[in-house]
Amino acid sequence: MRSYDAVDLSLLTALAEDPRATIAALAERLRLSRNTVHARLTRLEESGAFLAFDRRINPAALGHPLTAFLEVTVRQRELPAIVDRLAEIPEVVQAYGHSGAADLRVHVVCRDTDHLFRIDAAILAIDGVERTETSLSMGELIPYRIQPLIEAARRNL
Amino acid sequence: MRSYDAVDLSLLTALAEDPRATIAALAERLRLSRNTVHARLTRLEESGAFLAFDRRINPAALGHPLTAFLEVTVRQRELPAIVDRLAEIPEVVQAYGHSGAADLRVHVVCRDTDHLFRIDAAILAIDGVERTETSLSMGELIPYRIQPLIEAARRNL
DNA sequence: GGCTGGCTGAGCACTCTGCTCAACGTGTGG
DNA sequence: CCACACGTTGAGCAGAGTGCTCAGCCAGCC
Repeated sequence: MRSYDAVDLSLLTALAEDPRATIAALAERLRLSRNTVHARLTRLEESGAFLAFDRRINPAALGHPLTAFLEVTVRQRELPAIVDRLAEIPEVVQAYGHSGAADLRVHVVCRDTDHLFRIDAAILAIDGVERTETSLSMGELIPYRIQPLIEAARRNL
Repeated sequence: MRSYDAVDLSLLTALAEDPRATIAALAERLRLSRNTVHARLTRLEESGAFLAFDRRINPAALGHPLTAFLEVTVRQRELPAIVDRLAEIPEVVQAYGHSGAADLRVHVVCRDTDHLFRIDAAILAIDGVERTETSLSMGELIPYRIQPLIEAARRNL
């Protein structure tokens, strides 16, 4: 993956500030030509700078304001089948393979604690799942942010 | 927060498929009038349906391909000051308050395991941090997705 | 010096936007 | 049943934006 230069980083920052900014607006703001902005955006998209739009959709807006993480211990040989079953649960929004004591970290969203309880039970009911350890998120103390990384990258140019 | 109807959900899905789609294109695709799409998008934005664009920026593209989670135990009276210090570390992309044994869950991104080690050390050096338990993410087995929730919401209309 | 890649401004045909407007349909309350 | 409010629609308009091509320029490289 090629590294990004100052133009790339400025584009990312400008988009963070106005995700639906037009190419013309970005060009004006960054004092570049339209063609450059267009070409650079295309390259950023093609190089995988942008993750899926799903990440910007607020689960709370869909009626699932609670976030919880489950560390799931499984029979490892059955991991692929377990992941398939987890993927069938809509409230499971993400799952990572894990290096710690548990085998999986599962990120779920839910309506309330009763709902979480039922999702937990559904996960525990999956064949091969041995145990789960659930922790409820009590609020985003540092909201997700990438700009400090971009600033750091800019300083290291 | 008002609940969303079929039009809202369709818009979210259409945007997930093409985040930079124009209002005209969305209107054509969803068979709505431009004015309706414009009004609905405005309402979605105003109602908090969209989270920050930072979430779409790929840390790997910025040279930080590794993701790790730290469960951090702290002296609780010093939590606010600790959060301030954590926010000064660019590689800390998110931090949650926690309901489990630890007090904080910190999401960090890093270049490699050496880098992670140094970030862990920087966090442990913060006054009031008692211990951390770090686990390295070994890959996104279920990539972040919200569409199943949207489909479930659509079925429950 | 020649070549390549990237950036630029100009130009053009086409598309899009923001807004207003009148009309229509639906739901609600009296 | 009627009045009202709300939401959606298509039309219209002026202005903005886009995708693409083109020629020129500059910097870096061989």
